[in-house]
Amino acid sequence: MQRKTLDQREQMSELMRLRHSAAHMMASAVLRLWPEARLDIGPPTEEGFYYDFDLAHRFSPEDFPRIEEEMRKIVKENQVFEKSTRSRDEAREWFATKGQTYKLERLGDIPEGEAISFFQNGDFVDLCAGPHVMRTGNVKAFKLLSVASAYFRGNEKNPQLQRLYGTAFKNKEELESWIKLQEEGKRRDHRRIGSEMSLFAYDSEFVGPGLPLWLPKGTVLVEELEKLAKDTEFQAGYVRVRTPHIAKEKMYRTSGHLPYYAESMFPPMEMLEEDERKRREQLNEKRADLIRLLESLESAVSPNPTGLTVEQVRHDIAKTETEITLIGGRYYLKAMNCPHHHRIFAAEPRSYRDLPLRLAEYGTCYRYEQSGELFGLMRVRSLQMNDAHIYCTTEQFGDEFRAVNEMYLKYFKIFGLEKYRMRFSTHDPSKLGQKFVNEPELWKKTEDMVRQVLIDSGIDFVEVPNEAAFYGPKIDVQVWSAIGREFTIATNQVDFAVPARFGLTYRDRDNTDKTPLCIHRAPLGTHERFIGFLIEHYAGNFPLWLAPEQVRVLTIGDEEPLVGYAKSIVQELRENFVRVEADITTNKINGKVQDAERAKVHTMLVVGGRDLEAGNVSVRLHGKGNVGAKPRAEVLADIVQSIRERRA
RNA sequence: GCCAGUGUAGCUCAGUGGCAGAGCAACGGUUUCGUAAACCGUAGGUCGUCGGUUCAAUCCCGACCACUGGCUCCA
Repeated sequence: MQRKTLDQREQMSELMRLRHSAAHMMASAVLRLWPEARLDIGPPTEEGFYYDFDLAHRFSPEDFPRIEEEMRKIVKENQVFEKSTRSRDEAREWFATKGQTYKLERLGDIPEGEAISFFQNGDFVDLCAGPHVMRTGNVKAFKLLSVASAYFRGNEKNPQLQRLYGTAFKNKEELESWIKLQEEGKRRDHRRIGSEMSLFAYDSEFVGPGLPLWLPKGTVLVEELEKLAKDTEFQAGYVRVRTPHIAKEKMYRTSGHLPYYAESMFPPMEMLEEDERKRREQLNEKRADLIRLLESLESAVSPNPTGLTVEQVRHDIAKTETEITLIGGRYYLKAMNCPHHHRIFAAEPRSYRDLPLRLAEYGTCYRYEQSGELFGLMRVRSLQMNDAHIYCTTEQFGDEFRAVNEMYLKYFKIFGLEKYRMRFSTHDPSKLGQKFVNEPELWKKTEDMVRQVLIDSGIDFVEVPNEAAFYGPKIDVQVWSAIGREFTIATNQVDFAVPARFGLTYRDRDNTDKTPLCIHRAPLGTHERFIGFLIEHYAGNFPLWLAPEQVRVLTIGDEEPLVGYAKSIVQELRENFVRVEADITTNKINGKVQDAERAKVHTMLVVGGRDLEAGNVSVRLHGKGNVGAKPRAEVLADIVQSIRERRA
């Protein structure tokens, strides 16, 4: 996180001041109970606040009441938050005597010339730019939430600190309603609804963690989304392709993903003969020797007995790597679809007349995410991407990118998605040639075009420098899960580097070969994450076109001719591809209604003697109750029409 | 991967160093019913796995696995 300027701090909202003050009070409470604790920092957050501690005692939720009790005492003492400034030396000495080593390090972050301010409440003194509320007595409603760990400065090489999370509000009522909202969020949690509605399941023992099994009802969601994507992409001039789930090592060396991303890929499958295996080992050793040599040459500490130049060694490394890949026999599960699509582009000679070429596939990818990162459907190890790659000329790029952006908005409208943030990631010119490919003009040109598209569309977006992919700028769409976690739900990336790595060209009007630009886009992200998100967005109450069980016919009683009437309704709807079931059991209608409501069936058609006689059905909508009896034909036609239009 | 927490029936959860419990769901029967629970019964478990302490462990201890809250990561 970037340091806030003092000006920005001054503008901190009332709530943020309150929470920041609560963080200080929590730290002072902890120090009263564990005087040996060393402190890091304690900022306010969107949901509350936290403070990081280094302490031999391991915090557990059992400690919360004691800490809260101490905090309540501090509230009662109604201490004043007093600001003071010290010189750098005074500050350094203060923390040195207190043994507050993390604070000493943080002190180093403050730029020369900026004031070094402290805040004191009671005995507690903290390096802090503020601002705070006036007195501890102003903090009336707070609650400790959880204990977690966090690396110092967010770097996993640094020691892990214990982070205490809490929240604070202006008053008790607001705290209570926030707690209620959290509980409501938990009820919407896609993991919970997913198992209640039998949408997906995990079998960690036999299948593996992060590898979801789609149950029949969840598969309905998957296939409805796929149908939507296929319809939409067809109309937008995409063509569909299909590619295998694996590819040779050479593929990912060429794309540049190996060896840098090898860790997030499943380990390779070795299909080597014995002599090939030996040859590979020799080459690997040779490569390791060369890399060591290169390192020593680059650092220039040791003498260079070989007489080789850095360039020569680099060349030998590349040559060895090529030899390794030539042995073949090593396959990777694909972690992305683009390389396969690039090979499809390369499969035939291309002319400028073929462009834009839009290759679409719901491709299944596998990524070995670290175990602690797995999270329901939102973060998994097997994922199906709503992927497509658009190969185009620079002249075509603006229109293509605009069309992709419009497709996003079309989808968001269908799903009634209103709360999202578009994040436009751009490059940092000072890092051209390192973090970003050295194409300053292409960077400028594409970023300008992307920015213009965003402005024209009137979408709110935030521009984040230095966050682009190495091959081009990108737009990510951020959404929030029911429990407040932020996720990228969709992504739209410009690529003007990787096509060249694969030597992709098209023959242009002037009879020269040119490298196309490539747009990677996934407006529906992956099935896993998108459906996880939709489950929470709708709280499981899907619109008719998406609902796993769209209609259930409930009979009042189980006798003929009522059952025959119900069955004929089922048959008619099935002929129109409506997902419909009938409940013709002996249960009472109350029980049947409850079963159907709990299963979140979208439309219930209650039929009894009265309906049979009049040729009616009584319609009940999930969550909306009874909407009355209507002629059968009218109701069934409306159901079919609503599904066809994918009505919200 | 790291720190912490959790793991009892399909689900939600009780419980105890000495025979394993409830509600819902499931299954069998009775009931013939108008919009969120009719009634009776049956079955369901190596208490995550493995090891240790103990006369005796679901309970205490350890390791592992999985999940959860974070951190790191997210091409």
